Amino acid sequence: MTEYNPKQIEIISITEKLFAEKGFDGTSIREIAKAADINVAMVSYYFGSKEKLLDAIILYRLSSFRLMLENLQAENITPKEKVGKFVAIYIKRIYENRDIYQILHYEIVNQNRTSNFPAFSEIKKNNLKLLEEIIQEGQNEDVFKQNCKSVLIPPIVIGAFFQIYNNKKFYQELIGLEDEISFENYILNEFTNDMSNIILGMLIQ
Amino acid sequence: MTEYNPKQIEIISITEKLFAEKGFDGTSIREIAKAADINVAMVSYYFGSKEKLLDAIILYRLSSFRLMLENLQAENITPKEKVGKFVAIYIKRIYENRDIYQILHYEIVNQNRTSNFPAFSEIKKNNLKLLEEIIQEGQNEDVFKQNCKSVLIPPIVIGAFFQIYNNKKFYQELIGLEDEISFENYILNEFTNDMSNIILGMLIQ
DNA sequence: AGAAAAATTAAACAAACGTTTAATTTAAAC
DNA sequence: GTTTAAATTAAACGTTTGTTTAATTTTTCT
Repeated sequence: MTEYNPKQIEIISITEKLFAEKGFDGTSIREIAKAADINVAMVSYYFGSKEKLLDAIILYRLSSFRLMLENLQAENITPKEKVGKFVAIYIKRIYENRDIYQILHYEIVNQNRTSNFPAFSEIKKNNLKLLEEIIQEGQNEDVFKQNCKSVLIPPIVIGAFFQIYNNKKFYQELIGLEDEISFENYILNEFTNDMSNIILGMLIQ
Repeated sequence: MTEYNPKQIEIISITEKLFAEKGFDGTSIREIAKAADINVAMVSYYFGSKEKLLDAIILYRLSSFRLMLENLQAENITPKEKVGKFVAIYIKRIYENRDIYQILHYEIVNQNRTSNFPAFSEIKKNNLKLLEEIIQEGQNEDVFKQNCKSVLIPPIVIGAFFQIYNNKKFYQELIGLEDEISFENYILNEFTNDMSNIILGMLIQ
């Protein structure tokens, strides 16, 4: 595992934003250099190539992804509360890492790049496994339905979030959120709460 | 309103696929020319520029978008059945027009292009308005809850669909769908049915 | 302080890009 | 059948692209 120095991390962070906004193909190395206030040659010098910089971004962000949901299973709360917390933590994590999610989303759709993302699939599988354990628990206590579509829960939560986030202006107008802060508040409170209720509605008898 | 000749429509259709797969920036005019078996100059000749070709694609597809849901309101069925039909028609339309949805999604996220999409916002608003009329009807008959989050329904349906569609391989493995046909069947039947139930679960008392 | 390594720079590279030109072929009109 | 317009072509245009080079500056180490 390569460690990145502060200068590299700065380049990674700035490029992450640019790639999320404008896409990999829509962002030139000269734009990156300008935004990060470095010479164009520094990208090749530090990362080898533009594509390897993309790999570095993914690697750097994904490494901090693992342990966020793991404590949840151990907590001494009801399955219903666990599902609520799961959704809340999930949305918070997506929101905070929305740039890398955006990049990954596009790179998975877009077959131009050779990168494959087994690490990302692994994380998704683990999330789903944890969720199914919680649901199982609720089924054992007869508070959750026996046949519920757990597979649909992550795509519903992620999908709804990004539909709203990517059409921010449309929904800001629709819901009546003036600025960035009220939008963030909406996502982390009302939206999170609504999604919890919807998911619980799928599960509860 | 400009009319397109058969040759132009062929270019539009082929380019639509390429843009959806590889993105606007990831697709070169020379690739388009090769795929459509035309000279590179023909794109400029027929459409003016690559960006105007994108506009043409959007214009061409969106023009056939309007009347698909309009008959629904007039049908003599219960609000519950209407919501089920709404979801089914909605998913079918998204699935059949997934390429242009993919392009629009990316172009809305990506601020590189100057295009604004008031026509698209208009369609979304009309869809939501129709849905809210149906929900209102159900509320009047006391079968739907009074405070339900109708705004969340379209992003949930579209979002969940594209999460699954764009991670097709992951979900094909997870759900156990071998080929393209069984995936299509899953989307248009089981997935549609599940989403209907989830949405109805949000609404019903 | 002096040698070695790392970081940074401006300049150049070939390749690919979107677009235009001017010439030629095909189709339509009379 | 000739004229006029439309369609198609190969070649060239000037930019921009990602990357490399070679020289220079800065930092690190003894």
